[in-house]
Amino acid sequence: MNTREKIIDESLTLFAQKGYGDVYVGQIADAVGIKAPSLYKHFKSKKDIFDAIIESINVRYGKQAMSLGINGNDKDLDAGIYMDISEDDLVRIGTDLFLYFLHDGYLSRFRKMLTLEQFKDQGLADLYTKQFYMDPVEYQSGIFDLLIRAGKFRSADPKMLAVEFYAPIYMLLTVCDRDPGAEEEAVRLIGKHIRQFSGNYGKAEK
Amino acid sequence: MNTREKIIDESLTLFAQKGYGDVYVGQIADAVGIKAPSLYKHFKSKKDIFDAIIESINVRYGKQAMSLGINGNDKDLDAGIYMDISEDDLVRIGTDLFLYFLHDGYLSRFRKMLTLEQFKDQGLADLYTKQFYMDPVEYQSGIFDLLIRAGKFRSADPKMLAVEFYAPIYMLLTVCDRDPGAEEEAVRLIGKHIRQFSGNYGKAEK
DNA sequence: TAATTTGGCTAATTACAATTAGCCAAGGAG
DNA sequence: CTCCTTGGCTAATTGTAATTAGCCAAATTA
Repeated sequence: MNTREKIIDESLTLFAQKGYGDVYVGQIADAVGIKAPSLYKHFKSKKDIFDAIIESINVRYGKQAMSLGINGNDKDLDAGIYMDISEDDLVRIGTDLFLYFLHDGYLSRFRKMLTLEQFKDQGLADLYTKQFYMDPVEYQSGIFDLLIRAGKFRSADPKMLAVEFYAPIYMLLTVCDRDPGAEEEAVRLIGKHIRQFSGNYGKAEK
Repeated sequence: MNTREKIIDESLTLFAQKGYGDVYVGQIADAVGIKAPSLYKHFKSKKDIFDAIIESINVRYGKQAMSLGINGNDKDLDAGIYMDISEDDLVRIGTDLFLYFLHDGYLSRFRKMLTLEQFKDQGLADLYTKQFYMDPVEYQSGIFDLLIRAGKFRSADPKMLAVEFYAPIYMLLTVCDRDPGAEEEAVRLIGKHIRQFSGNYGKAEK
């Protein structure tokens, strides 16, 4: 990790904790291990560092669903995976996804930072909504739509199903962001939720 | 509304938009219609204004569930209301509650402000979690518990039910906070969600 | 190897925001 | 009617944070 990357990384950590306005360039410099003026050899202003962080999300974007064994971007491709999945597998996938979102160093800091900056300008608000509402709900809507068509799921509005499935996971994520101690209980609730969801909407042979 | 109250009111508006750190006492003074130094006749510091806002939540607290015809604090008292309620009534109550949370001038500003400050100190994090997670979920758990015991609801973990019921409402609330244009779709989804929920867990005669 | 770029530093500079000092007018209380 | 409190004002003051200036050494390149 070169200095520029280190600056981005440490800034993200600080912005996630205190918010952009309450972080001083001196603190960033301290964290990186250089003096404040040296920052300006890499970025032309504090705002410029912030913008670089925002830009970096696009780089990582798409890698998110990764190691969990799903594609995350191509519903048609992923649908096959869910077509004949067991309830236990579903719980495992949901829980892993939750824990990944919660603990991934980059993603969790990014989420917190965006949380703190979301009302500062509409672009950031839109980014937050896209990342943590639109994209997940759209993705899952597609999956549920296919499962319904395939007769694996009871008939229902796929988007509503996606909201019902995802909202508890999202809400508990924000709870754990504020209080890491709530994680155990959150995992328990998510497990129960997914089993219940699967029982409510999945058809018999599951 | 006297000057002190006006200061609190305008500060809340500004803090909700920009966050504490990005609001200057001069801006508060402008909004109130006085000069910055005059603020110090009413509060001993900027932080003091913030603290006064936080304190004011306790004053309003308890009035929240108000006009909606439910008590909001005493589950046993409210449970009777839900005991023989129709699905349509449930949708109406849920939607009204959502719209009240979304549009109430004080509550929505307070929620946004707390959103922006939640990671600054653990006390604020706890307050947020209490207000927007613990209290609603606990209240609804109590209701569902009673409905299950009364045989009106299928047997299930009441807390999980509460999370499943409340999480979509909470999530859509945060979406609408960022994008008021999403309200119509949110109301639609919440209506469908509540009907579905009622169908999933409510017993026949409903 | 000489020239140039890179990235660090210290020491200003600039800007501005929070707060204090001290003055003053209005209005209620004795 | 005078005193005193209240709440406003203008003009400092203080503190601090972002940024710029200008120096320098190491590394890179021609």
